[in-house]
Amino acid sequence: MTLTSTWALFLTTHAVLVEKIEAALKKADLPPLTWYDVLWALERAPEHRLRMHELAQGVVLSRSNLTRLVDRLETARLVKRIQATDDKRGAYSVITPAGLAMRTRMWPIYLREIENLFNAHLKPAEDAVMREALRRILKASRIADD
Amino acid sequence: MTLTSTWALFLTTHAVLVEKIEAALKKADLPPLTWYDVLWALERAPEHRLRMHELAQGVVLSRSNLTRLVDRLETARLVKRIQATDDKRGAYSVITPAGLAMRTRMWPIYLREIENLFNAHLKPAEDAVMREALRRILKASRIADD
DNA sequence: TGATAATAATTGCAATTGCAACTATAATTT
DNA sequence: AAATTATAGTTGCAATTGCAATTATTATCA
Repeated sequence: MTLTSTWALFLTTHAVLVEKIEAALKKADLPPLTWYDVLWALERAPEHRLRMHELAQGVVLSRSNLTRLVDRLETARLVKRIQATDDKRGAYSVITPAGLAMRTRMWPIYLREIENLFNAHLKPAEDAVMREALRRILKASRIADD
Repeated sequence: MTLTSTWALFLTTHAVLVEKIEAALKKADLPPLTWYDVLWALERAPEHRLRMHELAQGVVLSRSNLTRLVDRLETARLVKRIQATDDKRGAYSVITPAGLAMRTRMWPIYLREIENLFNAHLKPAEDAVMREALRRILKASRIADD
């Protein structure tokens, strides 16, 4: 099966690499990529906390999915929920010390895969082109909201 | 949230675009992307048929997932299974006329999204760079099988 | 040949996801 | 201010996925 279009290549590459990264994490007895994403988003956030809807935005996940993902992280004590004081409907998700530790533990494994599977095969110029193009695509997608 | 690394952009772009494409298909009362992939793989294949494991390879899906995906396509009469004569363990999946018709019906919707969300934002030179880079990454991933 | 290992595909079951409905609160309108 | 609409987050339930085990058949090799 020879893929011709850039889009088809994009899709297939994503599927293959993500599959391999998930396998590497699992092999190291670590949680899946989605957990990493959430932990990292929270770690970067001011005060290590984010409202649920902000988090959902950041990690590109539906609200209901995020609710349950955070449930799982919470039972693993990597995150905790805090009732928002200003808006009584809202909740913050805050990363715990254990969460920070887990993120740190996952990173080298994840990084190694990114390096080996992705970065290693991109020349600096290509990397730059791709980054700029993807940024443009992403930006456009936010505007042209069908 | 400003994404810096190319990999992070790659992941996010994928998530956002796929979500939009799925939404567009659903809005047009059409089946999801995975169905398209299977139908298209079969349409391209010699005699419009592929063994289950070949198909799984082609669409980057686990075997068991494919079994059930083909189940669904089969109940929708878009595909049918045929016992392999040479290898009694095996089964072929063959696209039906209705399957061909469905693929044809899905394509314009899918194409429109690809064009608007992806292609429209890539200059020809960028497209070429990206295609070549992705091909290289994909090829490497097949070799370096961890 | 007969035993052993490998491959093809499916199945059972648990975990995750998607979608629509629901609860609670906040914002807007008249 | 009351009524209406919108937003935040969760929940129920069905559909899909992931993983390990299973069945059937084919390939290997001692």
